[in-house]
Amino acid sequence: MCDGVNQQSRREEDFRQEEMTDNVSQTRRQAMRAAITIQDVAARAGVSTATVSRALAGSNVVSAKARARVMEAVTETGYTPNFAARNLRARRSMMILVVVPNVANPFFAEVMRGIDDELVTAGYDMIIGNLDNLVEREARYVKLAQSGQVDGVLIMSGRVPEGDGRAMNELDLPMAAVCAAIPGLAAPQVAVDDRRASIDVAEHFLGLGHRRFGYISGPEGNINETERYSGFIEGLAVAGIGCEAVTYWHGLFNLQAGVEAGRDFLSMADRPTAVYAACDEMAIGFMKTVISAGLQVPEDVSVVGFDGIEFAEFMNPTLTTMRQPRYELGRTGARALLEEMNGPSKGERRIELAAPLIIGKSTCRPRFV
Amino acid sequence: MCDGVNQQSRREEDFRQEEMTDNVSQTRRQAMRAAITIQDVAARAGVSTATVSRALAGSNVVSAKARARVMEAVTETGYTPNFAARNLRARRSMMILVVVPNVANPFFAEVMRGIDDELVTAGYDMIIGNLDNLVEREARYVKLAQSGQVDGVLIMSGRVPEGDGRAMNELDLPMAAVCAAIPGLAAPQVAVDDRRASIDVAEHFLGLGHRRFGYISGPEGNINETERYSGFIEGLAVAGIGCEAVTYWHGLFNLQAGVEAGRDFLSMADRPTAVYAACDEMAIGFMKTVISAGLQVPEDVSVVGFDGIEFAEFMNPTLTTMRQPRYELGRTGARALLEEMNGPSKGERRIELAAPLIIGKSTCRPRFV
DNA sequence: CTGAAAGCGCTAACAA
DNA sequence: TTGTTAGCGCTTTCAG
Repeated sequence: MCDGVNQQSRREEDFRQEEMTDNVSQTRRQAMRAAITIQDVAARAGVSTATVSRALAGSNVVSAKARARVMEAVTETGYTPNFAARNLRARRSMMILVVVPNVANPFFAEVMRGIDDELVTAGYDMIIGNLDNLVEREARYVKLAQSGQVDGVLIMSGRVPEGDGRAMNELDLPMAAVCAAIPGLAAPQVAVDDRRASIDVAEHFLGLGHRRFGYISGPEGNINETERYSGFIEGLAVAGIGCEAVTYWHGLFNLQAGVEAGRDFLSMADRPTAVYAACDEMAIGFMKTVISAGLQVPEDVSVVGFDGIEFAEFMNPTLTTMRQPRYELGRTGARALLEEMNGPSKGERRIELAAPLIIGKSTCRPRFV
Repeated sequence: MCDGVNQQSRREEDFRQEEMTDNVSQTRRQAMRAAITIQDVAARAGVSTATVSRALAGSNVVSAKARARVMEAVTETGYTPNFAARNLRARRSMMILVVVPNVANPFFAEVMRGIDDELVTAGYDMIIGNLDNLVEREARYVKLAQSGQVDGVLIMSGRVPEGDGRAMNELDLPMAAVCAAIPGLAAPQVAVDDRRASIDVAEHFLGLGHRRFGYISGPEGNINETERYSGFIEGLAVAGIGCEAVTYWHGLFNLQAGVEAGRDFLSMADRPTAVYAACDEMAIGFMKTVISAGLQVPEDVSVVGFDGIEFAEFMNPTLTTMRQPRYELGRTGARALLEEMNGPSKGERRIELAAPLIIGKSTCRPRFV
């Protein structure tokens, strides 16, 4: 810049003043400290800003002596680089946008912990894009992704966020999908095989001798829901059981949905003997409702959930559930994204993590086989 | 900048080329699109970059005609402002750092939803600073806060984050504490009165006729823990009961701590008849353990938790607990921070939200009074 | 190994 | 109402 030198000497004067007058007010000093730039450090160390930048970036083309003086000046001034400036110049932000359907959902919370652990190790931080289960909220994050504010995106919502006529995958920004594979997306996808898992649930029920079933669904259109339902039906079909033997309750992956399904179940004359809920919350809501009404789980009705949240094994009875490796999902997803950022392997790449069926006390043989 | 004009005309040529050759590869076009700047828009609209900037900022000193042309050019080019550049120049980032003890904790997850709702309304996004319950992780976020990357900080960890010899409150950055008041911090503090709440718990127990107690603690030094414990002791003291009547189990706000306390409880000869856990998870872990061992809650032992997490009322028996207004805590905390950012009211300012005692089925009179 | 200088893309002060 | 221009604080060629 044109007056780089003038500015530099002005800064030097500032410092001298600060040293001389020790009776500056606390607030004023803080303001000054907040304004410390690489120029100040350079002036103090008696080197150029380029050298400071190099020393701080750990470049090995800088002499030990210069480096030492820079570090000393940094300590003395309490300098912290301005990331906004660095980001602009270096065209990276060290920020990852994590799009999550609902931050308040404990399932995603643990996945986020895995993501965070991996990202922090690599020096990245996490911006949360909370959709709050609202599609309208997607647009905001498409814009954010487009704005040069993030270096990559992790999507947990099972669909490509869209808004203002743009879809996030048109942005030429590294991305990865976690927890829910997005069909056709040319990016790494880290998830459990929902379909396979649901077939396992069906087999478990069939093995116990069940013939009449209930299914509590997730939100319509949700990719996890779709896969879980069709997998369940597919698994039953093996035993020649069609979907007419499955009572379907519509749900939204929350406790309340389980409660409502439970109420409807109680009102039925010819009740299913086994109920599969597409997530643990719904299974728990269901169990609570039927137990409160005087029924026994599993004797009167077997219940299976999905996710394997921590509370599942603290229920009474403990819940049989498909355990998703939540922390690992997050960790692996973040790692896949980081790899994608280093060397874009462009193309769909599925990484499937195993989800074991955890047998709890909520399932048994039906009373009358 | 020195060659602003030259650059502008170069850009214009780029556009003409794009219009003429429609057989550009998809990737190339994306790259071009990603590089669209305010200059391109200005050129297209036939105005200066300043006008574009004003039009986009919603300034009212711009003519309707100019505004229309800018908007048209924005649409045509698919322009999205580069936030990194805007942040640098405007000295704001529209980002708030949210320091959370543990992202995976469902309690904080719901608080975060409240925070997010409030922030999004005001146009801010949320960077998560996850401490993972590790003090060492604080330094990272002190640095981030110092780097000009965030406009404010929301602290949920109950202590001022420190690192590299700096404390976050020395940064002259607007902040607010949520969920846990930080004694002496000159900033808004939004929390429940833990002490008062614990006195209520003690009164509830005493009212039922209990005389021997158990307490499952949070992490040592944690401000919520300290207040809850001393409040409980204070409440008991009113009835002339000293802390020798309280068995103390050390815990860490997790399910496992409750399990361990439960095991120890089972091994006791002269068991307490009422147990207060400093959070619901520990209460649930405790209940599960003693019930599995054949005891009855509340007949053999009354249990009270803290937080009022959603699962509390899905336990069997439903848990008696102090319900914290989690969403409201987040929302109010975020609002307080935004106010602080507008007009620094500097100084400690406590906002206390009520925590009602929710009476569940986990407490009753002791068997032998 | 070091420094000078050119910007990253944007906003805001100042002119016109 | 609009345009010109000077940077925000940093990194990175390009010379030396």
